[in-house]
Amino acid sequence: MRRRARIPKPCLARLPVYYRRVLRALEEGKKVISSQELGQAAGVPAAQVRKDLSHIGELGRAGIGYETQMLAATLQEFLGLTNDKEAIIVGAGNLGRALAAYPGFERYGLRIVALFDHNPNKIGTTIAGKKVYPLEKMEELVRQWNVQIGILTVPSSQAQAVADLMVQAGIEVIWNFAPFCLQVPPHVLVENEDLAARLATISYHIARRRALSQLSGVQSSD
Amino acid sequence: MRRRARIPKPCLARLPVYYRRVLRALEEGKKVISSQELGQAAGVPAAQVRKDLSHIGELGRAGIGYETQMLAATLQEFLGLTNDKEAIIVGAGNLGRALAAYPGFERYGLRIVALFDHNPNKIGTTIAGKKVYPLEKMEELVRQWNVQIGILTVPSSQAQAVADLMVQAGIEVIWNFAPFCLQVPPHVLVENEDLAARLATISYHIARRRALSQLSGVQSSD
DNA sequence: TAGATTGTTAATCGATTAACAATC
DNA sequence: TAGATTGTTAATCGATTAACAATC
Repeated sequence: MRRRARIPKPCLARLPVYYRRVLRALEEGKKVISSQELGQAAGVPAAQVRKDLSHIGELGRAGIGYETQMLAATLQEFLGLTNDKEAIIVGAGNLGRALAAYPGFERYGLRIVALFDHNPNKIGTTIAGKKVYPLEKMEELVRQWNVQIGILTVPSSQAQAVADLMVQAGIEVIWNFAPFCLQVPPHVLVENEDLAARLATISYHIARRRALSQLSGVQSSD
Repeated sequence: MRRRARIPKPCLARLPVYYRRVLRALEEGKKVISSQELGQAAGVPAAQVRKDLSHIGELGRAGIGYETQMLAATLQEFLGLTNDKEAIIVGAGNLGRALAAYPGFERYGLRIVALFDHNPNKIGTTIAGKKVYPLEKMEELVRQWNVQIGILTVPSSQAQAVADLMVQAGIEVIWNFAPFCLQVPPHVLVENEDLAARLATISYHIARRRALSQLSGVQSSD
């Protein structure tokens, strides 16, 4: 029985950034990279990088740094980027279409196999080489193709209904772009990408700045 | 001199979710809403909600809950959603176009006034009613329209160069969709929306599940 | 050797949760 | 009054940072 040293969430979010940095170092022909350099790429101190990587194992060598080839391979393996992962996109609106055409996903092992929508005008069309199917076909095709990931890009009003369909079809992870908190059974993982909420926090920062510059009477700056 | 009781980052990220929930309650004609209900919408316990809202002020009434009308107005004001905020999108690719057409932004006070690209085929076209300009025009137009927000949707390789342009033009906040850690002066705020990194963490969870189900020999589940 | 850099330990910092008196 | 629900305090939990012996 393997000990699961469950990894801190913020750390997990930084690993892909280190991964990209070490890929770049590899391309540049560098044999080693330091926690310092990795930290710069992620905007965190070197100590944070060493702490993060120590969750995976003893990957570096004191006095030298991290061997790029090995670190890249280890992170790739650890993050499961080598495995193929099938995904569907439900909601063939602007966002769904943009994600279907996003070139960066394939490099991470994500294969978007189909889109789904209930708009008859969209059904049967092709987006970035992927066909758009009616929602009714979802369960059948998800099971047939062994799809694990559901990318949800429908309006909030339909989000929960679509999530229910996904769960019923056996999808394991829902990447939710709808501004809505989905209710799902505990074995299903939801990752929220709430752009509207993100915008609201940006709005907050701008408002604070305005208030500050009003107060101090200056034009700009901190 | 007003005391700045700087608000915890995770709390700030939850406020928009409460805001949306209270809007819904308003639409349903409810006069009050409890921390319990707000918490459900955000997937956090009621105590967390009360703690979060207490950062803004004493907004509720013991034994009753939060008055919807007042809470909605307070959150809207606090998050600065009432102010108009001008934004540009740089990078008229799939993602940029999708964001330009995203209907949810206007409700939060965001006005996307233009797109920029260096592809001559795109320049002069119109996306969701907004014109696409050449990058060379950016500084001039940003200053003319008093744009504060730059939405960056170019490939990583051009991200830093575009960010430099934005900073030079006087943009205050960069909403960065490129998988790249931008270097900017301290008075400029960068909000990263790193979809590729997000995907990598999803990939990790799927890989763990596979390992688990392999170990235990079962087909699915936790 | 001297200089660089790791992994880990301990100290600090910050956020979440539980509990409860105060209030309606 | 009894039941509901707040705001706040204290306890817990988790993540970041600093420091340093160990290593190359």
